[in-house]
Amino acid sequence: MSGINIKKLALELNLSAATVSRALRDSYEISTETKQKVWAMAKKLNYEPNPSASNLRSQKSKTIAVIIPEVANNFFSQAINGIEEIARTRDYHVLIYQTHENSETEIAFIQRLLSGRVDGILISISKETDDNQLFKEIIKDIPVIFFDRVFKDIDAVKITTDDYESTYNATLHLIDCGCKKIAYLMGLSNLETGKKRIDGYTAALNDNDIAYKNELIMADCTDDDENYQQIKKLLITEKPDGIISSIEELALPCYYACKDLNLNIPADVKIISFSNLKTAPLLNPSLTTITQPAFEMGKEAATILFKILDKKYFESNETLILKSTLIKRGSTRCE
Amino acid sequence: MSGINIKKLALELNLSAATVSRALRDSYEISTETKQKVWAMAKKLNYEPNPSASNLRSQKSKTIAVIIPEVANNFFSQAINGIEEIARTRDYHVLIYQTHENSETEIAFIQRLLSGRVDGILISISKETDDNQLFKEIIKDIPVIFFDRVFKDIDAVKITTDDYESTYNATLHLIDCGCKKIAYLMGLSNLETGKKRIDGYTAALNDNDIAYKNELIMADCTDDDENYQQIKKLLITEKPDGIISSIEELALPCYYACKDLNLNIPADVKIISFSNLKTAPLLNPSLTTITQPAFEMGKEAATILFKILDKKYFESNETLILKSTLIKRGSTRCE
DNA sequence: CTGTTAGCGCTTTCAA
DNA sequence: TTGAAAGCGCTAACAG
Repeated sequence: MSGINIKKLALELNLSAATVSRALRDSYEISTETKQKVWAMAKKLNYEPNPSASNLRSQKSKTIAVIIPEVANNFFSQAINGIEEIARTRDYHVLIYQTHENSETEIAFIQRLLSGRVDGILISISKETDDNQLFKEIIKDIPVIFFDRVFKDIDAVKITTDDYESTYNATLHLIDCGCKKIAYLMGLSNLETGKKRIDGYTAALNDNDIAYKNELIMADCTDDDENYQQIKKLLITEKPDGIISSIEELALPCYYACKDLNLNIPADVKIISFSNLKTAPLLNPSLTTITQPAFEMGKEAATILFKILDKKYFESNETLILKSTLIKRGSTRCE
Repeated sequence: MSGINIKKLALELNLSAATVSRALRDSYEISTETKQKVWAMAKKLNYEPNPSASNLRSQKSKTIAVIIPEVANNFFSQAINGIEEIARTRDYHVLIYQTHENSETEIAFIQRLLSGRVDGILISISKETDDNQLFKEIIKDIPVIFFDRVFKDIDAVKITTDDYESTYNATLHLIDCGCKKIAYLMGLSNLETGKKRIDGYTAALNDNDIAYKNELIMADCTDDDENYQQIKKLLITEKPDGIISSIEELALPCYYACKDLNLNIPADVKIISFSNLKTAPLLNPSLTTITQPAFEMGKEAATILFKILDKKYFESNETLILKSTLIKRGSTRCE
């Protein structure tokens, strides 16, 4: 707010505000000569158009919102990175809202955004959220793209990773390594994401005629110590030789539980966890991870949103699925 | 943008727009009865005030900007978490901008923000940035708070961690563990942050009459492989028995370099790294970390910014310093 | 306590 | 090719 507005700029140039406005937007109606002058003066005076005024008039905000459970999460922070990268190329601004997995917070944010503050919304729903009724209303008013954590039945663009296949392959990997008793730590049980993942696990067991199956459903994963206790109990009573952790947050308590029971990883029990931790190779013992393309997903989601805003998106709203990578490390390897 | 504005709301209520506006802002001039009616109708019609109009009129945006090098970074994502948490309590919106350590990008963002889009800025400067001239101009126009990576000479609120003390103590810890040849991996060499950290290292060596000193200055840390090569060379030629890594990004290449040289950590070489990795206990071999209070710093920075916006900040602009924690783990322990 | 009116800074007809 | 004027939706001064 350097105090300089379009009127002053016009005055300085002996032109009308209308002409200056048009020149700044490179309108065909303005002579090249005038444009040059306007641009030069705008630069000289450090003129920046007032976004409120401009937005009010044009009914566009040049802003998008990202609603996610947590920023301080390897997956989501990488996704934001991708989103911001695309937004920048379009001179768009990115608003961030964290739900902390709370459905009410989520709803409150969305309600507030239905005021023209943003041109579109990218959202990964909280794990508490099971009712999509509100969302079905919202998408009539504003473009919304769901990424990673999406609703099953909603007519909007949805981007996920191959939750079923990646878990299937991870389970297969453990089977190939000789595991007979593979347990599954289930997070996000309320969401499609969580359901698809466990389906992959179950299917892989079935396809390989493995009868043993054990699903530890972690309804609320926020309490590390509680997670640790539960996993420890599982280890004691079930003595699994393989574990699949469907969310990164459970890898640490799982590791501790093994350690405290003097279980050798991976000799006694092999662990695979979903994880987008960049320094995962540092993990001990060598942990095989299912790594999601978070950055790419952010880019993809933003790109599609901009296509919609440009009215250049003509695909049907089928779910777009990106591939995760099973990163095998250290002695979990069995090739 | 549900199409409903204050005029329609007023019409519906047989009141003037002004009265409705006042009622919505809970003005003392309006009767309780009228307020009730207005609130009820606003709720019924899902009225959300148009922020552009409101901002334009009031010259406030209810939005703050956060400018940081990277979102996908343990420290910064935790800081954003803290910022967002405070902003939410104030019904403020948070815009995120990533500089990717590029000074030009940083300047471009700031220029664009000088238009009333935001009421204040929280910034952690890029490691490329050495000229604070622009910033000295900026802070005259808009409240700016510098956090973590700050300028030395600028009359604004600055929040950092105890870079000197934490590195001093870390070095001391290695000395206590019996290290004689402690090397230092220096990142952020351009910034005060980087300089303070290395000063702590040097001082600890001096205070303990240790002559050996080796600083590997990593000007550009973006290339993991390059880092790896340099550290490996250091290990071969210098054979340090202790390493302090001044930034988290160097911990992994350092670990790899040791591993490839068949060096046992911590028996042959002990490593301490700055790191805000939440799953750090999983690290192998047990890595002692200097962990910064990122979340608290975000909260603190936002809180002070709001005090300034409320014109309730009366302290002088001295640097506020938060304490980092040296988290000792596993066999690096020497107590 | 409520209404009328003007205007925030910009864009966009419409007219010249 | 440019200018005059209206108005986006809201708030605040002023009037009653």
